[in-house]
Amino acid sequence: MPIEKETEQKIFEAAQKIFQKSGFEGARMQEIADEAGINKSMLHYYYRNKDTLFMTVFQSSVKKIMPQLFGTLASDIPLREKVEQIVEFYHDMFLKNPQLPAFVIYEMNQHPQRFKDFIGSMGVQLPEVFIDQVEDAVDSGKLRSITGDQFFMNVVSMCMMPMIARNMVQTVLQLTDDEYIDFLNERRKIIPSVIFNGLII
Amino acid sequence: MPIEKETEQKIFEAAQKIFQKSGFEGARMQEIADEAGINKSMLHYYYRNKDTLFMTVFQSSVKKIMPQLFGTLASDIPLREKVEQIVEFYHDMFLKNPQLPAFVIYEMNQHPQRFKDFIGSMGVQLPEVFIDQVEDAVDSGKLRSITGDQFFMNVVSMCMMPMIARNMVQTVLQLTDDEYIDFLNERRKIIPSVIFNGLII
DNA sequence: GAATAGTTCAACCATTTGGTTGAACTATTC
DNA sequence: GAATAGTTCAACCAAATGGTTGAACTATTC
Repeated sequence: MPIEKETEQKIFEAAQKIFQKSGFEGARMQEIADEAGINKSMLHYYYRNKDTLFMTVFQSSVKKIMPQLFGTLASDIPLREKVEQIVEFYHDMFLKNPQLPAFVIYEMNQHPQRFKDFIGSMGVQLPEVFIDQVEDAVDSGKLRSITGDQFFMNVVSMCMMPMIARNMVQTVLQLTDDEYIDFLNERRKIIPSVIFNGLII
Repeated sequence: MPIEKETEQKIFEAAQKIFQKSGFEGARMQEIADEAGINKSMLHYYYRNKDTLFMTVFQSSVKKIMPQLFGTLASDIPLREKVEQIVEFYHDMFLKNPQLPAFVIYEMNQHPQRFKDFIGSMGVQLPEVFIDQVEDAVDSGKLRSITGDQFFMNVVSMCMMPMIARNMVQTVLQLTDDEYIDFLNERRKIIPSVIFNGLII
């Protein structure tokens, strides 16, 4: 008898894969069961119903994206390093889990009310340290006038958009899969540079 | 007898609303019929089936996002003006149709193969004029080294990400709906400034 | 090794969903 | 004003889907 992964764990991983691929509405319980290589009623045994299974997967996904981001933002390092760390983190994460950002953002849009409590309860909000850091840099004349919110938005946009809109961008730019990976990796250096220095020499 | 909008048109508009809200899988034919205020079998009379109805809506949506963008990129104006026009265009479009960008990008990710031909057949690709313009600016030392592809990606990212991830961003930044509109409108000036000048003074 | 708790599954069920049908109604044409 | 083509709808249908049940199987406990 081969030592198998726990059934519950197999279900979770299968659900993660199928939900990320098809979204909540598009995912089929049977497909998840097939992917996990078990009977459909197992899904209900371990996770009462589709909603519970989905929420388990979704919450785990959010935890892969958020805490590290806000941890870095709250840390005691210079602004430029924060940006560099965040850019590296998101690009590393994408290589491991390309569908994750699109999944979280789409489902978040579908049921905003449902998740606001959850997100809120995670203590996920822009750290004061970071806001102050941007404010101080602006006040002391080191940065052009900008709010912490907008600064944050710029960094996250430049990182995540190419991951979320991958298929559209890849089609428009006519890149192969490998070329797209290269394209993304180039951005590790481009993003901090554009954010801080802009393009004009 | 009041002069009513054509049934076909009412169906199209209802379908647009429901598909954008719920996605292909989440949308229900009955819901679309209710929204249009007609019987469900009307949907099938005018648009054979769910797929046909969806494709009609989807293609119309793509046409609202793409042609103007690539028209501006291909036009004979300075680079900075192109960026400014694109930023204005997307922010105006968002005010009229907040769900449109997320809809197109999500569905494009769901069925990439299905739409590659369609997108391709629209002649949607990065115009040579634009690529050359960036190249020339780099060669003549006016811009830091960057490709047209990456330049384009930066502009589109900064514009569209806050529209696509609205609910996540709004939750994290704890903004009301009105505040979020203001937040977006501020970006009309911020984006060209960051792209060209960066933040460091 | 019997009793117990935990685990697995085939068969089933109720509901929902996309889609069909045929009759009725309306506007137009001649 | 009869015939025709186009339009609307209530009632139906087959398939798919999330969920349930009860029996059997397995590991653990005493």
